[in-house]
Amino acid sequence: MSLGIDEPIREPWRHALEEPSVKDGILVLLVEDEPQMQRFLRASLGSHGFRLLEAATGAEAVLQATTHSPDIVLMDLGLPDVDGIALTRKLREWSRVPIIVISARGREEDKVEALDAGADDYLTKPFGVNELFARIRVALRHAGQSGGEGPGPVLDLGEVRIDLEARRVTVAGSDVHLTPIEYKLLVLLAKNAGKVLTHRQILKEVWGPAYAGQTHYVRVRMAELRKKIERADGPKLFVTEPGVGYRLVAERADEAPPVK
Amino acid sequence: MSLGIDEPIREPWRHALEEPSVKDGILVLLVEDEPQMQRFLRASLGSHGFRLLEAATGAEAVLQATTHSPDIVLMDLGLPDVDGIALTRKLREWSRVPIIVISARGREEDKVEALDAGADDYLTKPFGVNELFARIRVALRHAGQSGGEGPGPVLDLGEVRIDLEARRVTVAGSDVHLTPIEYKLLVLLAKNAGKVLTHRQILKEVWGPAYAGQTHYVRVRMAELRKKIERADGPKLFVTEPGVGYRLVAERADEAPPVK
DNA sequence: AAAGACCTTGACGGCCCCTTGAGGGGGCGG
DNA sequence: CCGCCCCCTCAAGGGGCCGTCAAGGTCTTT
Repeated sequence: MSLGIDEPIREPWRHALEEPSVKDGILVLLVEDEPQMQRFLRASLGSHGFRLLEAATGAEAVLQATTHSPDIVLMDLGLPDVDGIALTRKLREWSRVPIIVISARGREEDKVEALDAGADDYLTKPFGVNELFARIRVALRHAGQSGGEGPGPVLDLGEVRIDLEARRVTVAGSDVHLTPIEYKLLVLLAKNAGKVLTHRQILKEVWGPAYAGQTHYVRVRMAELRKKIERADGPKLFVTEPGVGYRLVAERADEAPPVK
Repeated sequence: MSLGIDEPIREPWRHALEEPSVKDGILVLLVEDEPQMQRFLRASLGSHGFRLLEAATGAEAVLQATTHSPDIVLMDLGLPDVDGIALTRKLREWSRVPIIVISARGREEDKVEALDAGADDYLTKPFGVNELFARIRVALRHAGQSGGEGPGPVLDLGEVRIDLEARRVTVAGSDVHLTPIEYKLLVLLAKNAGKVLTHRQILKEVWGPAYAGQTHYVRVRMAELRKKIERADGPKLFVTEPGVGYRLVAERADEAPPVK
């Protein structure tokens, strides 16, 4: 019965990532106006170590979400002042927090509408706590893996630095002029440093999906890039994977540590 | 809808990156053995522009997922040869593809087990197509937004590690360069670790269906693979099954989840 | 209109990778 | 012991992929 979130389940999918937060740290925003349900969920969640935040109206919910940025939102659709669907859309305008909708309405159209509005899951009352917890774990799992936000405004590759905001590239301190395609190509490779990108991927991202077959384009542009950027940097920055594509070597030795 | 709270809906969650593929390009792996359900889903998915891949057994499913890397998996739990839960875990060892479980079993423990095994959603039969599609959209939304972040799926075979996302292989920590065919061969064997793959299967998956008779190709490439990655690892990694094919020994001795 | 920046396109030489065939070894049945 | 089958090894050969260069076309700038 105590198949709660603290169960020592093996989690093979969570290879090696920052623990988003231990169970005790997880902050749940409960959007619910019905007192009975409030009590029930408050007890269940509380006894499993979640920290709780509550809101009984849409306005409150927005305020709570804004100021405390919870890790997950449980939203009942039956609110007095606002439609839960609209509230979901509102939240989705600026936040990617996981939203699990709880509703007494089991009609298919309701589910579709909520999910398309941005909800991550839809649970019909009555439901079991264990299922709720399992779905919370799934939602947190998703949120955790996209954890780190986009890369900073500056990509640092040893001698080479790319200022994404200024669209400026420097090699060993001095500016290097890149044409539009060269720049897109470099940024694409830099953002995926260490990974091999196939010709197809590169062409689709840089030139557009229609050019997926023009492998030669990549070769010519790549040669130009190498001439401009790889000059001073002794070790090869761009590595050719014959028959596959290209890879930009990652300078930093951090990388994902071994699984075991 | 009626309150001023809902602004123009611009699907803000999609700002992460360009959509990897339009709906028409999405490849669905349908793991289902029941003919009636097969027909139903085949028709529904097909008419909505999804490309379809089918598997009626666990082994087939693994092979299909291995070679075609679908964008999403729909899995019925009632398979003849393997438990769907175990299959989910198996897939999660190397892949982060969204998995939506479809089952006739509505018991809460079943849901919890499936979700904790790595499934992203759980749909109880009977269900409506529209809900299924909505949940597919949610799953794809999640998959799309995590773009290039995350630890990346890694196959761990003792000394040998295969980083699928980076297409990089290391033996005892140092990089090993593999040609395209060598790499495909290794990955195929690794994803089916423990199982014997016949020459025919290997040729079909790595070289293409037209090469099914060229057994010698496999032998030569296999020899090269052994020279490159089996050197330091004392115990044999690749086992020859005379007259049949090859097998990669599974190192991990665990994998015995007691069916509670 | 002329000049410049940028991309496409083709040709060519070099090198990587796959094929292909020959030679040899080990297991098994006769 | 011998012969057959299956497998491993090695190296030569050729085809295809890659890097390079330069001419020509298109669009923008002056």
